[in-house]
Amino acid sequence: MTRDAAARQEIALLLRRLNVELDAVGQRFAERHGLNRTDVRALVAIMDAARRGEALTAGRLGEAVDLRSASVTALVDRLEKVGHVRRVRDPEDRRRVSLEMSDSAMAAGAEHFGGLARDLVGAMAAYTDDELAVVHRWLEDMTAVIEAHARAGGPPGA
Amino acid sequence: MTRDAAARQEIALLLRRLNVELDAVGQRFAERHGLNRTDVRALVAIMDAARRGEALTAGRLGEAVDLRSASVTALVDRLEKVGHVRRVRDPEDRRRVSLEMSDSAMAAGAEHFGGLARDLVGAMAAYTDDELAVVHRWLEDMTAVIEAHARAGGPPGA
DNA sequence: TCAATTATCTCGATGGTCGAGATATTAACG
DNA sequence: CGTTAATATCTCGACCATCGAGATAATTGA
Repeated sequence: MTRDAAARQEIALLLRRLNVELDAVGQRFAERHGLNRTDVRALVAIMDAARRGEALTAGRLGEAVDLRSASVTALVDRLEKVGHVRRVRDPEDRRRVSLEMSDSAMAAGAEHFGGLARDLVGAMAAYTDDELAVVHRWLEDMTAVIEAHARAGGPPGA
Repeated sequence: MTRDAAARQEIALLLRRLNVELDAVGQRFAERHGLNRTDVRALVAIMDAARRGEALTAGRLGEAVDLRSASVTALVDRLEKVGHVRRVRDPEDRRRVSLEMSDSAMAAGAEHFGGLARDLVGAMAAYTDDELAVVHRWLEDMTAVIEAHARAGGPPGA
């Protein structure tokens, strides 16, 4: 079945390399704005939620970035101090603290990550719809395999 | 030119999702072995070098994972304490400290990451060589775009 | 031999993360 | 209502990864 195993291995390596470069984009954004990686992950989570029309609470944010409540407090303190987010007490359940991104932070994120997305889409103009259908299927298949590893942890032997 | 822009945007989102899952694999490996993310990156760098037939020195490792010498010392201390690496004074230049992975660490890494690579290659058996050629080209193109962003940092406006 | 360079390590300080517990709010129930 | 349990967030103290500055050791060149 494996006509050319070497080519398939090379693709796996290409994928890893892409992953490294993608991480570097986040790293660069962090350096540019004086943030650490956790802060960037948090901002991305908040932006994603905002795009879905939801406002994250401190607790939900902690789940999204896998931090305990103490760390979330410190995290939001940092983001609030530099003006990237605002704490807003939820009027319906005043135990909750909703997080709202400032316009400037939203703009910076959209510029950086949105710009990348735009360029990626632009580069895909060189592909036919049929070719992109193949890529789409491949990404879904690979993600499923990776997801299984991330969840199950070790290989079947364990 | 863009026959279906929505499909292209969806692919960009799929790619980001894959990136997240791929990071989770490293995270899982770290938890399983009581390591932090830096330690895992270091072990991967040492493994990659070993695969190329080179033995990393402390300094080279620091460049690979972007840490100062003080941090590298602490890092290697941690890895050595749990028996994943050995410090070996280079007999030709005794200022240098070469890092050698223990067999157990090498085996654990090969099992975890090698297993993933194997499964990825296995999943690619469902693709024709022509289809994989498209994927290959696409990965190279996307990596180039991402690389440009990671290097140049911000978008053209900056 | 002596000075300059290179490679690594030591030390003290900074900062992110966490566990345990405190505080405030809401929900459940008699 | 009043009391208790559950939920959401915050405070406090401690741990550990990282770093900058400087120390130590080895090599190179004159």
